[in-house]
Amino acid sequence: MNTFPTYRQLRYLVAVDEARHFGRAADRCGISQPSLSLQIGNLEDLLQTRLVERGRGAVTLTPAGREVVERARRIGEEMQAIVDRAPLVSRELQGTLRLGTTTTIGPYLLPLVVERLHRAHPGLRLYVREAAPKVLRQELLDGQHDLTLTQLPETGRDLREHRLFREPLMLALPEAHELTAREMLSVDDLAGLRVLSLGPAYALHDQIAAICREHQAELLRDYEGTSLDALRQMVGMGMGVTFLPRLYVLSEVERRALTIATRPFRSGAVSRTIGLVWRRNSPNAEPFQRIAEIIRAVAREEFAPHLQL
Amino acid sequence: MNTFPTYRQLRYLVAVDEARHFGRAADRCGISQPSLSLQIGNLEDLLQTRLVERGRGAVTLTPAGREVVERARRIGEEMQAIVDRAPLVSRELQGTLRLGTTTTIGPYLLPLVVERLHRAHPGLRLYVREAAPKVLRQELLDGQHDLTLTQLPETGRDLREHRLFREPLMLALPEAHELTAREMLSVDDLAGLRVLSLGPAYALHDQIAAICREHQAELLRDYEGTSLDALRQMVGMGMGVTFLPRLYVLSEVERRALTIATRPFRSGAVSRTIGLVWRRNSPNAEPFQRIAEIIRAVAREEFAPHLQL
DNA sequence: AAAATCGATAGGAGATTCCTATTCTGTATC
DNA sequence: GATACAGAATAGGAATCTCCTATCGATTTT
Repeated sequence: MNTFPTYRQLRYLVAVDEARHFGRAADRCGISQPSLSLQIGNLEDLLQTRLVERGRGAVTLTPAGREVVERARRIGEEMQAIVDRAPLVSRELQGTLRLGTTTTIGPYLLPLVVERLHRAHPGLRLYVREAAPKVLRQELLDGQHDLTLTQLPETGRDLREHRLFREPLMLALPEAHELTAREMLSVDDLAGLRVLSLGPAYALHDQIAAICREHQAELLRDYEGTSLDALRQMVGMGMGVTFLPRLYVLSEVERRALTIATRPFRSGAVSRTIGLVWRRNSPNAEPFQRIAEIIRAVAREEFAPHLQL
Repeated sequence: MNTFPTYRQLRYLVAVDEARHFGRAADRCGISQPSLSLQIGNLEDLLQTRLVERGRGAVTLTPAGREVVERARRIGEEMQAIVDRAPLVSRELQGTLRLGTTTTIGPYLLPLVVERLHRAHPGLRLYVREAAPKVLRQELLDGQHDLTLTQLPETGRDLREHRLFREPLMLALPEAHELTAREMLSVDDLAGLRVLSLGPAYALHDQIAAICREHQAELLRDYEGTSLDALRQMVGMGMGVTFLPRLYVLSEVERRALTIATRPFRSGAVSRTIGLVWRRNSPNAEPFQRIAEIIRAVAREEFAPHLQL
């Protein structure tokens, strides 16, 4: 007991409506008249309703037939769209792409990327969602994102990562702090500092913790921020120092005159790697590569002095 | 070379999207897992595009797959609507019914009918088009109307007519005319009158012409109106007399105080028959009968004194 | 290492779909 | 009024699809 009409039957009915003649409708469908008659008959049986009024001269649709044809036309349009668009969506950068991003990089890098993507690929809709890297990773595995922009490395056999660039971390400290006298720091200066960090869902947290262990700084666990802005404010209030990514500093600290100081490390000794990540099985590697290219271009053309490409 | 997906394939894809698992999706579709795999594969081949990302754990749709599923869902809704509604439309009074009507009866009878139909059958949409009866007849044969409300008889083997009622014709004459002195006329009074008429596409025209021939009245051919209102105005200007249907007089003459007089004929000697007409092959005779019933009810309950039922 | 999960593949049975040939019904034509 | 004609319905058989069971291959879990 098949409950639904066949798309083919609907196409035949539309043809009958347009040709108002079984034979010509059959021609148009590329089948014989008996085959078409049969299918129209089957459709009528299935719907328990006469759809076509057979008479000499003019073949006419019944009111029910007209309503079915109307819907069949809409179905036909969707079918056509499926056939036309599906290949484009997979090969060109078209359709909707769901991009997950860490809150520590997305807001400071993506605006320029999105703008450029839109210009180069008007048919592409980006659907950006922010989350902490470890959340992001799970969501990516669950299929909630097509790819993520995050801090590397991202573990997992099922994932493939593509390096984009290295981003230096700067030390953020209160303006009154003694180290502000130095234009450039070395890791040896970190000894004994009290360091604030993001929550443990952030890759940046793990990195900061490792740096603290290695250089005898003290990682404060009593307050773990949920955003770089929160960290910056805590530093401004003198609760400690922290590490802030270069692009964040560029976008949120230097452009405004805020009450904290930021200092770089010599020779980029302290930095993190940013990359794109997607599932190994994803059949869209090629379009993703193209997005990686565009992000690299933005990094190069807009942020060259600040990043290590 | 079949260019289009099968509706069935789309249903399977939607099931995969919902179940995120081939086996469970197959269950939901009531088929085996291999069959489903095969159909999804066929669909992907047809569209030249990977729609599903197979991986251990989570099965995920690709961006192209998501777009296809989105459209497939819309197609599914239309399919469901077809299956649900088609039987209703043919059996109950639902959907759109195209009713053609003479301009000499529709405007004066249909408002009450439409109102009552709407109340009794909220799912019914009437699509009323006016035309002269001879035009109407051809349009009905061509399938432009489902049924027509017009003056009988309507010739043609392909048509079936259903009598509704007889409607008296009244003589319309200038107020200054000598016959206004009489409350009721006989056909013998017609001799020598100068009679205006509608154009020859109107059944009323033929009838008036016949009456004139029979009773020695003079049919004026130099000005043939295209509406009863035009006729009425010409009578008002003293160009002649004419015959106006009872319902028109009721609606447009008596209710307003206009500058013409109207007089009935004794014992309904002069009247026309009004009926519904549809194609003999129309499979909707039953609903049409029900509409005839409703029109008769309106005639009885609203116009009983004025019509011959 | 063995068992289990999950999707892909193979081969054959059963339905559908379509074709040609023919029938049926109602018009036009002589 | 018999005959041809048009147009759709029906019949029967061939080709194609769809689905099933059985099995494989890859990966994960125990």
